[in-house]
Amino acid sequence: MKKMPKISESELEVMKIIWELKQASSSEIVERLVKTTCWKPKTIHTLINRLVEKGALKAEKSKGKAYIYFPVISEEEYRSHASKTFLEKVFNGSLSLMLASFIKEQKVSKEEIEKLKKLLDEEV
Amino acid sequence: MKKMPKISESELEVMKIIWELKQASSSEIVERLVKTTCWKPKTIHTLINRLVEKGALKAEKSKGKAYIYFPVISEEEYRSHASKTFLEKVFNGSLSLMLASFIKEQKVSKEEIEKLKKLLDEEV
DNA sequence: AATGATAGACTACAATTGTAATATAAATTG
DNA sequence: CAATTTATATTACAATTGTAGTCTATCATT
Repeated sequence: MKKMPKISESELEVMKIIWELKQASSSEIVERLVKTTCWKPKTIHTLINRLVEKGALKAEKSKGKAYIYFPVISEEEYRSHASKTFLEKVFNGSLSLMLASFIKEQKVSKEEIEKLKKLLDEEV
Repeated sequence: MKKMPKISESELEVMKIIWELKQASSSEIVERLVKTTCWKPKTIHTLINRLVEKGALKAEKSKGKAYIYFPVISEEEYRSHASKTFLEKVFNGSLSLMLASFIKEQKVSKEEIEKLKKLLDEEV
């Protein structure tokens, strides 16, 4: 398995756009993010570049100077890695401990409980 | 609800000791952590102090110079907050999405599935 | 009481992150 | 083609984090 680059919170917002679009030019990324955040375009460019340096994105030249950016790691890979790391760090790796905590805090809705049950029942 | 100080990964290791012991002197903390990490005592003191500054620990003078440190936020509060933040950030707040990801990646053992089911069944 | 170990206060310094500005080069437009 | 816009590259700078060292006061020990 390729090793997971460490992606910061702000950088993650950039990744989310590119995961959604599959690929994106920097102007598309900027266009989206200036709507949903208060970042300046330059800030977004910095984030994009850091992601390229970290190996989370690859840049392919399209026409002339402009690049198209592609994800090197998929959202699934990211989620899987992030979940594992989070659980280890906070709940000694135990998903049940996490669920128990949620239930105790009444953070799980009736509907979500049903969804969770269904998911588990589909497992053998 | 008191607002949650941001606790870094290394700082979390210090918190874990104090949560476990309920309260601890810095020498107790150092004693434990030098065994499980490669940190120097000074490093551990820095972490303790940052946690006090951040309001995650409070220091009460015991005898003379030495302090006893107490958690200001409980492990449950921390876990609850951290889980919520993590889920928002990575799974749009959805626990089911996270569970689905785990199941797809075969990261949940048979036993854990049983435990999870049991937890959910206890919920009406 | 002098001595040495230690706790706490203050300081240090590089890497990462958040947040951007400036400089340069290429594309677009009049 | 010159002027303007825009993408990329380079540089900036403060806050946080990881990782400690120094300085001073105190505690335990000879």
